[in-house]
Amino acid sequence: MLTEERHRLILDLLAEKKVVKLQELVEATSSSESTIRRDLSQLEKEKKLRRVHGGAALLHQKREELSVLEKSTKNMEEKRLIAQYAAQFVQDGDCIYIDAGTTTLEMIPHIHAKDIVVVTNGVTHLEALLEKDIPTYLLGGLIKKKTKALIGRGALHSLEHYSFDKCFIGVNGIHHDFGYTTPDPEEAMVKSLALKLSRQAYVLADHSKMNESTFAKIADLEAATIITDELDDELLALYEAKTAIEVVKK
Amino acid sequence: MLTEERHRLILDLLAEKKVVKLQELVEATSSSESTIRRDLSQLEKEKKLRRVHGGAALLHQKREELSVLEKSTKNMEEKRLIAQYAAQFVQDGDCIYIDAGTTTLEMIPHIHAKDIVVVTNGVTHLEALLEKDIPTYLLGGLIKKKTKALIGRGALHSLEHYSFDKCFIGVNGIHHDFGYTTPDPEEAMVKSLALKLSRQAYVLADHSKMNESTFAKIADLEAATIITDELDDELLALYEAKTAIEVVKK
DNA sequence: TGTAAATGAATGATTTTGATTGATTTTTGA
DNA sequence: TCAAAAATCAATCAAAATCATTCATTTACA
Repeated sequence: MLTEERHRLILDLLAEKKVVKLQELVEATSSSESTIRRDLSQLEKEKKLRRVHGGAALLHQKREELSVLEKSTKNMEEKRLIAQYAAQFVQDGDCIYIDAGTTTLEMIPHIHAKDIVVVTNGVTHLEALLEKDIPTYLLGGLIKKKTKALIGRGALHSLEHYSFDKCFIGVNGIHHDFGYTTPDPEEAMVKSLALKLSRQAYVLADHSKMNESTFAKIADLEAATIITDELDDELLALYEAKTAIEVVKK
Repeated sequence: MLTEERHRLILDLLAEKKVVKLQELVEATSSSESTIRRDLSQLEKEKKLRRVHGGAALLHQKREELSVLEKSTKNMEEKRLIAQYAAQFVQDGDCIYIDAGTTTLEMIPHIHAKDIVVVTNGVTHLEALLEKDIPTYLLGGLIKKKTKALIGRGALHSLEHYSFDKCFIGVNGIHHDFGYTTPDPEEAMVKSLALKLSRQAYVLADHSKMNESTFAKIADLEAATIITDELDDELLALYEAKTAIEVVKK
């Protein structure tokens, strides 16, 4: 039996069973233990499978790639400062939209306004919001597994029934020419619509997002006030020509 | 049996039952007590489960000691049985609605159908659904703090955009004259609309709900198939005259 | 035919396993 | 409530299974 044949057979068996014993493979291929071991070593090096004691297993997806938990350790302090600053803009009686994301999530504990109503597409925000006894509306729609954000047609439909005093949006890129951007077009549409439905809009982004642009455009710079944590004077002037910008001092 | 296989099996069993006894695992895997203990130690270190005296439990489960293992499983046993039975009705390719509530939540780990899509108004269901990689849509609307269910105008609006092969509804009362009832009128409206939008409807309720009625009516008995855990023959005949009823055997 | 690659058997090292021990925790029953 | 009994536990150890490595032999192919 050819090496390539064996490799194919091994991977097929693995795909079917998720775990295979070395002895099973010896039988299935009528080759020696040594050969199978060599095969497994090679296939492991090629990242086609994962060796385990006694055989091999599928290399199942490394759970949460950049899940909320992992992300939350990144630039956390800056994000907290930005969030705290943004929370000031919420005033008594406001009806606001809070976008899904780690920065906007940080806002919630810092909101002290009374009698507000919050609408959000971030399932992760719920716990913090209910903890503070804030009446909360969730958008409908498809749940994005990685970020637990609500997106898609359903989210847009739900949004259409509301309008807001203020909205707070997280973005992945702020760029003088390309405006506000985020990687997922579905999310971009939700953010974009929320902006349109708000009397006043705020975009939250730490300095790593400045002068960056990603795939899907949300809106032009003019559409919102930027809140960020750090910006040299040259860039500040550039952006100030287009829209209001708040730089949080450390 | 390979270590990998055992670990998978242990976690699967745990996901279904929430608590497992060490002896059950010994039987299920046909390995020795020592081996299972080692497995549990390792899985605990990996934060995949929590060891309790006599076995293991899910992580996010409330802190309750071994007594949980005996008693809590007893209290929840009926609901779990009903849920497990109901989960059988979900078939490959189905698009289903799962109502908020503890009994319906129990269904999720027992669903084995492929390529299904789930719509729900229960925020608590999300974790279990995403864990199983089931594409999930959430209704919009107001969050009810106590139960984390989505209700109100927004929820009804969201629902209108869907239709289902099957729906699984929890109720607080089933009564020959008053039909299906639940205490909160807002929730009743959501349940009622979900029923109307389904080709086939199932109502899940343990025996304590039989012959009871509460404030808000959801629908007449005819509107759904009842799944319950215990019913004397006299009552069974009474209900069978009106609708299909499945009694789960212990 | 000659050469390089692949194979299989043998070696000793490493890992996993199940049984046993005595310690600890929980349950039982007075 | 308490103490004895039962169940469960962690730790240890030897046997079994699996491992990486080496080396002689076979196979593939120019």
